Amino acid sequence: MTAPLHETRTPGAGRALPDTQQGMRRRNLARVMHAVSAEGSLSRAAVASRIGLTRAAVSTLVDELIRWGLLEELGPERPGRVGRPGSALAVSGRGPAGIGAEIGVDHLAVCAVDLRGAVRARAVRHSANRGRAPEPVIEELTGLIRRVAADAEREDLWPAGIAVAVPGLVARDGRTVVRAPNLDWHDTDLGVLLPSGWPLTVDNEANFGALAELWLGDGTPRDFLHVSAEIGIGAAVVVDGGLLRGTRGFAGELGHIPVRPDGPACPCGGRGCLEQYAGEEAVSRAAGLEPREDLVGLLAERAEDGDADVRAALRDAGTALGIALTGAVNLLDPETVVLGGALAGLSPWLLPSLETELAERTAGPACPVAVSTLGPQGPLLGAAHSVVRAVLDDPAVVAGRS
Amino acid sequence: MTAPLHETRTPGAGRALPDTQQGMRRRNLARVMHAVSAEGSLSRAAVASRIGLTRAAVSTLVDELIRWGLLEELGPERPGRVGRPGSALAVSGRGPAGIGAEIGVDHLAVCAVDLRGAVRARAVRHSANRGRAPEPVIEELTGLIRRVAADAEREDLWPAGIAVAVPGLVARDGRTVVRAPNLDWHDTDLGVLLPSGWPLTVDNEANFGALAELWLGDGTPRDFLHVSAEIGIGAAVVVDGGLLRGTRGFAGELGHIPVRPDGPACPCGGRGCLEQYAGEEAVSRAAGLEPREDLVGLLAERAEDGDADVRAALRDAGTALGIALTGAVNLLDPETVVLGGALAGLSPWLLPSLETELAERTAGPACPVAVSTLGPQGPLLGAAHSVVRAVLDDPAVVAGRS
DNA sequence: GACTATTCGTCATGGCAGTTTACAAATTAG
DNA sequence: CTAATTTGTAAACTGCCATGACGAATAGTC
Repeated sequence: MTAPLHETRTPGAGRALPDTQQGMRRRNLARVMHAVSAEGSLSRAAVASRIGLTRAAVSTLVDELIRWGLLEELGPERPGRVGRPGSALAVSGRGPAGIGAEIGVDHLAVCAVDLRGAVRARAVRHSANRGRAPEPVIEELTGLIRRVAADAEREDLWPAGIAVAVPGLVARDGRTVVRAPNLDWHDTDLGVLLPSGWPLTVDNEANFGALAELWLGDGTPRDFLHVSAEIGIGAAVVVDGGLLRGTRGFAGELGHIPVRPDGPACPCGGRGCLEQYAGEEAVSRAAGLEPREDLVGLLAERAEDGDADVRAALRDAGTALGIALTGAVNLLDPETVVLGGALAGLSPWLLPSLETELAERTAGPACPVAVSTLGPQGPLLGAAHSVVRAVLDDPAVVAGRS
Repeated sequence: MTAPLHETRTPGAGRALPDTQQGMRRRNLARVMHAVSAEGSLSRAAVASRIGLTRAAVSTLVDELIRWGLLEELGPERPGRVGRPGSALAVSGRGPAGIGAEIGVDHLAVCAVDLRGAVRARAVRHSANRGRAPEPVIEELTGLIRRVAADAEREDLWPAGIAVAVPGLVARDGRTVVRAPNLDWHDTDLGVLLPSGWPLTVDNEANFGALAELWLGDGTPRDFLHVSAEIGIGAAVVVDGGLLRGTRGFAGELGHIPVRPDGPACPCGGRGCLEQYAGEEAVSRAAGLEPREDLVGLLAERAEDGDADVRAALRDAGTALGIALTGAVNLLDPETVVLGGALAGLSPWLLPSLETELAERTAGPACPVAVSTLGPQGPLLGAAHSVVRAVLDDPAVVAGRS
């Protein structure tokens, strides 16, 4: 019961799953869930026309989903048009829930999201995790998880899985933290430390932030680049509505794109990496500040107050980001670039130089840059929603449960 | 009958195709074709175990495919093991064929590939196309296509579609050449110029070259970056066995990744783009040569002879490529980087500095760099094979024909 | 050489999934 | 009040794959 929740897209040709009638049924159950979930409330007939099946077929699918407690009947729709009004269906607000957890440098957070996408329980705790060993951190996090799970259960929800966002690189097994520089964790298998019994996924906070943007953002396209600098500068690449993870799961390492090939040496071995210009440490040094806990908040405050050094530091960081993003945009041709995480709060001072750089270096119309509306809570929401999406993607797996 | 041949991967959730029994049948027919095609020759029982269906189901699928002329029975297999020997099945060498065409700066080429992947007819013609208007070029190409099609028909093959590789950017409609600097074509819709009646796809030669590498390369992974400098420096990104095209179809524009942000101005509007260091013009100037027709051949020859200037020029180009690829590798985490097209022939002098640069700028083990074995004929083969793949991907579309 | 074990291809049967067709129920338009 | 329209459901139908059994063809064994 500890399988990876979110599988990558099915291979187009190679060794594919057998295509049997049961698989067909499962996919159609998922289509019904997605259709209802996307619209909030839909009649059987509307679902049928939306997913291309007949009303009769949808009826049997819906019956099953109602029996499983995943859909519920809201009663007759308000009849706006001629004809018998349909019976509104909605995703159930009880039953399976997604537990999202976040390990930050100075905090831990957990929340529970129901199938409708609503946050139903949450817990946040300040916690100085920089350089702390994994075991006590996970122990503390487990306490929060159990509390949130208990709160959720009081609302007729049961956890369908846990997804944990961490500030570091995660292997493709979805459990092992390969490298988290700000925590000083290396090759740590969180699967053995976290409570078992629930399906578990661990992923980079940038990835979860991007998924949140994809699923919850207003008008976010299916192809975009999500940049989020928490400590290092991470990015997530979303292609056709799915995350691009890379062979080892390390895709999106924007922070080590060369910006000035002869620039200052970087711990990664290179010279002039983006992180040397736009990383937290570089920016704080350029701004004449000591690195401290809520540096981003301080930077925003000082910039707001008109501190010239801080503004110059952010402007230069924006320029460096623009150079690196020019390369990324040339390579990927995304529909937009989204600034998320801590960068969202600093965007007023980063954006001008960033956009200038991007526009000047692009032949045609430049790729638009948007600012995330979710900001710093993206990763936590994305994590919780990833569990919910897994249920919507294959409702049959939770059929047995209440 | 002029639909895009190669559709992008099916959306994971959004607006998906209905999942009906006919669709299931079609997918299973495709699975059988792919299984047989991948192994060259396979018995019904082997196919069944490979794709996860029962022998009985495979039998009916195979019967149908044989009736359509897409598979043929080779007779009993050589019995190596105990038990009744199976009856070997193979993809038919007659029936549908893929027509690939290539528009180069100084040549035109067309070939026909049967379902087995064998080249069955071809035609090449030297042709100075630089700056020539589209109409006469396409007219000339159409002549070659008709000749190859006639040759193919004499071998019991009929064209199932045409795929054209062009040295430029192609819109996502798969017909319009947005920009081909070396031909000086802009926004040219080849769909109206090429012979109608056959399904048509137009794509960048770098993309087709990458697909050829993917389908025909020996041990090529499903995630890689294919770099091919013909005139500009293009790249194709292959993710999970599929091309990453980008929103507008412009993905892979490696040539305009900033290498030195304050470097020489580039026509694209930027400064210090890769093309300013590793492009054909830049390299020829650095090597002290005049740009001429077969510049690549000349460069290789001189380098072979030990010309110091040429070798230095290529070494510097390799360094610039290494810097740009460091960014790309950080962003995409591919399994390998493949040097294709003209770069393959120059690799002995490019690779050392390229790999050094890549290794020094990478923290862990550097991404391996391979050299394409297909070299300059990749795009043409990839184009023809893309048509063949389309037939294997959905055999039902050619059911009616002989 | 006969016998057994094994594997292959096929056939008949059955279960399952969505479609087709028909119909009652519920609403709007006239 | 009647006609038109739309919804949801039930019954019959078609299509697809699974199951189980069988003959056919091979290798190994006595």
